[in-house]
Amino acid sequence: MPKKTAAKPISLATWNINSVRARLPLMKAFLDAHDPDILCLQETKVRDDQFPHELFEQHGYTTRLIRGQPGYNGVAIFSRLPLQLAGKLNLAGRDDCRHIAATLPDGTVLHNYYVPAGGDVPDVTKNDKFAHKLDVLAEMTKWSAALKKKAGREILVGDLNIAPLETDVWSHKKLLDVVSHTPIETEGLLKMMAARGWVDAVRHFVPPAETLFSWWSYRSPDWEAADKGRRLDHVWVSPQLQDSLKSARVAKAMRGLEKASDHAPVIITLDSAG
DNA sequence: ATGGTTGGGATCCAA
Repeated sequence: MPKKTAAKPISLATWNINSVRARLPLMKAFLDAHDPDILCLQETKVRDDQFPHELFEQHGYTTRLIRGQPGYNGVAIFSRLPLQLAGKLNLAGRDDCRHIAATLPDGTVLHNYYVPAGGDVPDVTKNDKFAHKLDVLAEMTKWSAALKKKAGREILVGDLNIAPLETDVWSHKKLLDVVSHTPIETEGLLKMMAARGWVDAVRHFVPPAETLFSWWSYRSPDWEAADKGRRLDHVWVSPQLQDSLKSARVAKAMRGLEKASDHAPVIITLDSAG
């Protein structure tokens, strides 16, 4: 009997790039350093016919799935494994470019989301953007419950614009009234996780007692010293994939380079998802 | 209590 050799784990990154056209040198630095097999982007802020895809092709990505609009939003998936487009959901009745999905070679479906930030005021009667965010959250919860019945293999990544745990923000108490960490959002996100049994792939490796951030505001002159961050970017896997998880990390160094995005990439590795 | 920064595409909006 030939010995089974362990396949090399697949690496998967998610990154809110905050305009892909404004970040090409940053993107090149990231690809040179980390070279993920699959790369999911949010806030590309570019129409599909203007997407600067040459850099990604030069780095060996043969799959390019993009969904953009002028100025705002926009999601994309690049891969060196062959992926098939699996859908583009319109969230909360809008055709905003906030979701795109792909099927991996082994049938796992990868969902890339950009959840609305929700504006500044956490009150649905005063802020339509917050109401919209909660609508999207409720819809994703229903969608997650429907997925549970199918019991397939799925990965959900993206900028969910919610930091669910107390250790996902620099000050739990100070941020209880701040959009991204209000109880209605954090409890809503945990309900969404429970609806599918989503496993937080990053907290699988980084204990919930440890603080961990993926976003630091531009409005802080010394973001690193102040370290007033939040963990807004997530990678979740369906329960069947939990035992395949190999590692997870935030590539914080990318936040410190010239012309950085305000988000850092989140990278996981897992066995045999492709 | 307030303002701080960034990108896109118009002279302001979204984050």
